[in-house]
Amino acid sequence: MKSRLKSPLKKSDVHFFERVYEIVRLIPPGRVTSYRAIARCIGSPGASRMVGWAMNASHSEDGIPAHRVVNRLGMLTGKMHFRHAELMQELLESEGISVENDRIVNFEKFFWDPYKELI
DNA sequence: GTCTTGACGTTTA
DNA sequence: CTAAACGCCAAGA
Repeated sequence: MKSRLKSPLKKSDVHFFERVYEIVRLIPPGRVTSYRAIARCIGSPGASRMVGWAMNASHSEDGIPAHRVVNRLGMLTGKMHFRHAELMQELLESEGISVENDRIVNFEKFFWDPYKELI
C-alpha cells in the first residue's frame, strides 16, 4: 500500500463536496465548527477554502446547516451568502448561540470538532 | 494543459 | 485594531 498522507481514498473515489456535506449534516444543533476542522477531517487540511466553496454550492442541497460553519475565529464570514445577511446570526441565536459583532461568543465552548467526534 | 476564482488561514508590517 | 501578501487546493472556463 503506497503512502497516502493526505486523502484516504483514491482520487476517483473522492467526492469533496459530499464529504463536506456529510460532516456539516452531523453538526449537532447548538454547536459550530470551522472550515479548517472540516477540511482536516476530510483529509485535506489546507483545503479550508474549498469547504467554504462547497458550502456556496450547498444551496441546492437539503438539510445543510451552513450557519453552523464559521471561520477559525468564530466569525460569520459567510453570512452574506444566505438569503438574508442576518439570517445566519438569527439561526445561531435560535439555537442558543450568542453573536456579537459577527463573532460567536464563547466560540471554544460551542466548537464541535468532527475530527475528534468522528473517530 | 493554463488561468481564475474563492463562505480560509497564517504571517508580516 | 487594519491592510496586504502568500499559501493553500478543488472546480470551472
